[in-house]
Amino acid sequence: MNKIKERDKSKKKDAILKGAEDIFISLGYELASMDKIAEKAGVSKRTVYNHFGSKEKLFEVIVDELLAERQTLKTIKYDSDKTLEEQLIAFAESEIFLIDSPRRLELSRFLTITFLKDLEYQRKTVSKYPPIYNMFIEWLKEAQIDGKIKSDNIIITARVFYALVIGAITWPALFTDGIDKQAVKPILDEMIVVFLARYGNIC
Amino acid sequence: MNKIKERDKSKKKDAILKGAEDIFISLGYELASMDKIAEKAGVSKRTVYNHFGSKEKLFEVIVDELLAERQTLKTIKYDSDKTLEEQLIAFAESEIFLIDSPRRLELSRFLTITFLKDLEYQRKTVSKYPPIYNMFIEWLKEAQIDGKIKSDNIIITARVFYALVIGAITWPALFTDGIDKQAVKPILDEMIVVFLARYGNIC
DNA sequence: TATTAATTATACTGTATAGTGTAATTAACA
DNA sequence: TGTTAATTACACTATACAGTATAATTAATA
Repeated sequence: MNKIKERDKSKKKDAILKGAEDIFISLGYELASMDKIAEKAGVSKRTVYNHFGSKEKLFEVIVDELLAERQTLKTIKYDSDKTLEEQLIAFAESEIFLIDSPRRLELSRFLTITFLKDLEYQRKTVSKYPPIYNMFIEWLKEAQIDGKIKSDNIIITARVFYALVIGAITWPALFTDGIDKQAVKPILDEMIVVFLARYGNIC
Repeated sequence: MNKIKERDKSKKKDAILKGAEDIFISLGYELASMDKIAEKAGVSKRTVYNHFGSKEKLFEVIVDELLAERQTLKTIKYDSDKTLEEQLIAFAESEIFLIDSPRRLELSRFLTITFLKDLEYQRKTVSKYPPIYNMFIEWLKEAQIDGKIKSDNIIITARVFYALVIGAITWPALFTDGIDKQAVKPILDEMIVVFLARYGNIC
């Protein structure tokens, strides 16, 4: 009997979250103002403060939400019936996905800036989510058992793979107007060749 | 006979540049204020405005200066008497140098943030300086002529090398409290092995 | 339809900031 | 030592912003 009368607050709340997301991503924390956010959300400033206590609090909710959204990665399990190439490409593509559309690229830039500005915040926030390459390390172990990969340090091998993907694709994309799928293809293929030249068990 | 009486302005100007550098790097553009800069430089705010017309102008001068300072890279020429390994390490080290001290690491973060926030500004500013890997491309060409490197696409080969260095060393360093020289050594060595496994002309 | 919680409009406080105006002060030079 | 350009102290304008107070309004429920 605690609930007496309650209007549906979620509509306004969602509008605020959406508006704040837009404003924060496009302007950054400092240049974003609560007035602009309220206007973008089509809501009074007072309502913004009623839902989220402060600018800082709202920002944290947004970042948390964006990270959770990004983190919905599909699991990739080692499959001896598939070629190494196609499985490695699947891992690479889940990284490429993060910079694949203008919106996601913008988001990647925003998160990069946010975390570079406050490393403590980065550690605190990101530690909630399992790093992507934990899954890759598992994959490597199984591929090694299956005799398809040779490596005496799985951790470093995983790091090499992600270095190739991030260094050759993610990082350049952050500083340009998105990636050209067509142009990425040969580079991605070459990454796989480089990786397998060292760790593929061919000889 | 144009010069009548002129006090030495360079002392104050240098102090302002030094103070502004500190403030901009540690607080970022938005949170840096002209009052803080003036105080840090031990100079009146009016003097700051007399030397540099506006906050934006001052910022641009600082960024320009920092980039020029970073850009004093020693030339590395192909030398058939040296091993490929040691020459590749020399290229890698010139990248590692940029994140090698707390100060330079902080600077790298600052420049990364600055450029991610304004890609147009990045293009305009960075185009003044020759990219590091132009030199590496020349090196690759000569190594190939010398029969030590095999590659049918020098551009992609260069990109692979810098992907390895940036992806495995620079990028992780930006998000941690600097690099441990000791810990980087085995990773760097492995990068070279990976690179040569694909492009070294051994077989 | 009456009730009531959510929302709005509006005005406000307090603070920070970029940039300016100006008269007084300082320090180098002749 | 007198001249003069550089510098300072200080007051000021205009603007933007985070956050609050409150009375009026809206809309869902009972």
